[in-house]
Amino acid sequence: MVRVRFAPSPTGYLHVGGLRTALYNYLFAKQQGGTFVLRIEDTDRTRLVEGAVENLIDALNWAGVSFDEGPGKDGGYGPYIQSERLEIYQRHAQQLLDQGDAYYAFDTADELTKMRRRQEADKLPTKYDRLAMRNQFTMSPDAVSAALLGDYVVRLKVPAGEEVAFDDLVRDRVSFQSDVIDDQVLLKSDGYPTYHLANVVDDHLMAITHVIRGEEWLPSVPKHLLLYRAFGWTAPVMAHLPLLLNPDRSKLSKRQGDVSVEDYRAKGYLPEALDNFVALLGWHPSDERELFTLAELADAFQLNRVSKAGAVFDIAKLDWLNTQYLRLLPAADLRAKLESVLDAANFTGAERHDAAYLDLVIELMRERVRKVEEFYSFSHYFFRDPTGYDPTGVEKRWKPDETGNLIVALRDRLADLPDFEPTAIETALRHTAEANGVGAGALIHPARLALSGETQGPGLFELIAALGRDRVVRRLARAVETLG
RNA sequence: GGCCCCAUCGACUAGUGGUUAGGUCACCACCCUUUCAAGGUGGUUGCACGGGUUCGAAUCCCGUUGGGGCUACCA
Repeated sequence: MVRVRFAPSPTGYLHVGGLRTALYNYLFAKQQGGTFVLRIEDTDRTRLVEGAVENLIDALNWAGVSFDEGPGKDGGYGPYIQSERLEIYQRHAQQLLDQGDAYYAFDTADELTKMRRRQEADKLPTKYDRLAMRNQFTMSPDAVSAALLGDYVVRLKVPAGEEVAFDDLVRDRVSFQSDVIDDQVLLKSDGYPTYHLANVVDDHLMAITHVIRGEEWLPSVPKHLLLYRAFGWTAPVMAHLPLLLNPDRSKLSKRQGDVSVEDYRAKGYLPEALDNFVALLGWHPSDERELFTLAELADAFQLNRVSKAGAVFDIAKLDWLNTQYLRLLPAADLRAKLESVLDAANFTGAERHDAAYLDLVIELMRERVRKVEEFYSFSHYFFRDPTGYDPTGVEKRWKPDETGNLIVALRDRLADLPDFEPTAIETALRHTAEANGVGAGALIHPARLALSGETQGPGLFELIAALGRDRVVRRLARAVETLG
């Protein structure tokens, strides 16, 4: 029975790299008929963020990466929030102490810094040197004088001269020499466990079979393996995923762009697109498909096809995927999204849109936008009269002394047009052009400019029909006033 | 400084000893066309380097170089 987990620390948002890790865990669980557990690793009291867990779960739900067990969904392995499991970690730390696999240490931050600086200068690995005499105590410091010793931590006693090796599902065999492994702090002076202790204890107690996580954890695997051994437990199978990278190939960071799922959600990316994109960052099927639903991903996903090298997060491909999914979205769904975009844009125009009008906008703009918010930012003129005219367009298309008259003629013609629909409008426009001895282009381009302020957009005749007679007549007149 | 990981087009990748090195995004050109998109067609661009092993290496081994991660009483 496969059991996997996603174990984020509640920093306040879900990182896209975290989303990919969660997704791979989810896919693997779905495919194996296993269980996907969400566990919150909040053992750093200095970094607590209000509402972070709720945000995390909200983002996961939005992405469709739902967990089977976790906070609020007890599967018999809870609690799933580490700060609620303190007693468990302390008990296990005590066990290691009793066995002689861990010891108390009393160094100050300053002493530790000096030690590391010295080691670095001597070209040695930086690790705890066990030199302080007071670290030889293995009895409880309560039994000694607390006043004498001050704060203490519990450290793992790493054995000397051993090779610690394991087989990683994506990296094959990886090995370390125990002599360079630090005597990791297990229990902090505030009584909270570090990641390493809590992670190992919980993965075991929660019966996790496969640990699928980011490559940044690879160097701490030997410490964890030593812990499993000390407890007499079997370690889960490991799979370390390649990192997500900035365009300069450093670890994907906030500084160089959006990293949170919420950012992409707010920008109008669809969850299907983000999932599909992120799934393809570090994994690829053996065939040449690019578009996948979550179910198709679960079907095709293979951990041993995950690549080893880091992957650059390339927004251009995300945009492309988003347009693909935007096209598949039913008009009603799109309309709901457009409405919330309009609300977000503080749309307060008098010409409040009805559903039929929004559907028309969607139909005309669908092939021209990459994100939902562009339904508004690229097509504001469906909702407001233009506030200006593209200067380059004016220079190129609006001829002084000539265009104004043509537009007036077109306005008059459209004002009286009985059938205000694209075909009739096109006929009317072409007749107007002919009657004035000019080509249709001499009318089409300036008309677009007058109606939208832009040089690009949907077909002019469809645009005119969609805007409706009142708006069209008004805008044409205003353009002539403004541009002459 | 130490340890670990990695290395195919600009990006994501396919490729597991014999391929004209394939696909997708991006880019360029052309077609379509009232504009912009979309769509169609075509195209430029890649096995980091040096040694081996082999009849034969993108593929296996070693080294170099380069990149990244970790090196906290953060996760």
